[in-house]
Amino acid sequence: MAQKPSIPKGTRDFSPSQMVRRNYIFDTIKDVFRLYGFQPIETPAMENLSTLMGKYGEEGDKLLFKILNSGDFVSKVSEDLYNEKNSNKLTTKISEKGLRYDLTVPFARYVVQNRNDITFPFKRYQIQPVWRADRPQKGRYREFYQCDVDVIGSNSLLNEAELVQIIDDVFKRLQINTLVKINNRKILAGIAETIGEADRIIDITVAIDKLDKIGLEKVNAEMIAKGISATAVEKLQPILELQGTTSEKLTQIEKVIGATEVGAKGISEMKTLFEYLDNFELETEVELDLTLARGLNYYTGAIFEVKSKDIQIGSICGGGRYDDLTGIFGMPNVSGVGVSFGAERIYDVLVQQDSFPKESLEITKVMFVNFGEKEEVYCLPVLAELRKNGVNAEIFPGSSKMKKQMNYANRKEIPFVILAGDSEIEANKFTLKNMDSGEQQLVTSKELIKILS
RNA sequence: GUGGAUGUAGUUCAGUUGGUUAGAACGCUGGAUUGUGGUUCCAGAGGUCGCCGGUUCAAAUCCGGUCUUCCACCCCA
Repeated sequence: MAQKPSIPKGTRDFSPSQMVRRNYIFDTIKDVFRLYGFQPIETPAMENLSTLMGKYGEEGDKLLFKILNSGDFVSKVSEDLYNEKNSNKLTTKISEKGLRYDLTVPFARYVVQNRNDITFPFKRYQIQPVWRADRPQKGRYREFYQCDVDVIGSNSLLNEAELVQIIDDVFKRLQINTLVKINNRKILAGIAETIGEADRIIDITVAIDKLDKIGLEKVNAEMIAKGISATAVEKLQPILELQGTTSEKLTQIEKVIGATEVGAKGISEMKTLFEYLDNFELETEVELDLTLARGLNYYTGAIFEVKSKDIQIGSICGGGRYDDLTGIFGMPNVSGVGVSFGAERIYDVLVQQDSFPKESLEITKVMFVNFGEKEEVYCLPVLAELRKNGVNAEIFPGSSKMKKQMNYANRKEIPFVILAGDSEIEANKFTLKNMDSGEQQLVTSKELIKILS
């Protein structure tokens, strides 16, 4: 081998067996989305950098993959700028496109651009890859798929409730036991206001989001380090240590932050949402988690995060309400809410649980062993008939050695093999072999089709 | 972006204080077995030791750089 080929850091090839499993996840998710009246859209892999830049914070801008302009772009850069060697400044001159970083911002752009053709509320789903120039780790890639569902142009909390239903439905079908954590950005804002640090809400939420991971003491230390006053941190303690049922938590927190306008609004929103949820028959556990903060700064209302109860892997789905996402593109006061399913992590959970279905529509169900030209002629009509009946079937191309053909079927995990040689042709029948048990039976073509379809 | 580890047949890994022709297992190909795979036995193919440079009579082994993968931080799905 001369040069070993390779793929870029953080990207992956998917083999047939992996694709069968990935498609199972995507198909399941899509089925549920459709069931709730959502419709698909797709947007380009690349967007104008002006669409992408500044939407994900400083960190996000660094993690954008930028695409070089076509043509002789360097000659258009002035001598001065070139010698300055400032990457940021130079980037704006030599690159004006980038790969999408998530599906939400392109969706917002799409909505603004197509506002006259869209009937609101607009319920869409979108399953496409996104790219981040992050340093890869286990379960973190530079190219990965997101499965977004959003409804935009409706303030109703029924949307939030339906999203929880969708989450419940998807994971019920995938046989994953889940815990849905819900919080509300307005409650967090109310807390920040109450403790006298209203403008520090980002720092506070980023810190308390880590409560699970690093513990109360370190969270407090981080807030102090970020410059939150000691008295404010002190006031925060009873909230962080809040225990009890959802309604108990809401009642208690209301006593603390009910006086603030935004806090009261958040409490009432959560009460309404949980009332809806009480009337649904949900399999998943749902709880109010006041420490749930999620990093994204554009959430303004409900925040969701879903975790597997059996497999420790971080969140497998998350999202929330954003009141003014399209505002940055010149279309203010349009509220949306949505969640995103993390296909890669769901895949890992299903692998660890070993709960992918054994049978798949994408696997060959039966293979004809090829004995030669005369036998081919005998088999081909039945092969066509099987396919007409929706049975995935193939005939081995060419009359290779039996061992090679059987081995092919075995490696491809084809559950049935049909043998038809001289003796079968004479009896006008087929030998059907079950590759799992090794059992064989002599059947007519009609019986064959009946057994396999 | 910061810090740490890693890289040897297709895959998982051995390879001593630098020293002849770099090994194993699994996988692959062929045979034992002209209509029976997943078990067994035999034989065979397959490596610029990640890449570039340096030290040395001599480098898979030591040094520097670079890339990959992994781990932690940051952030996130």
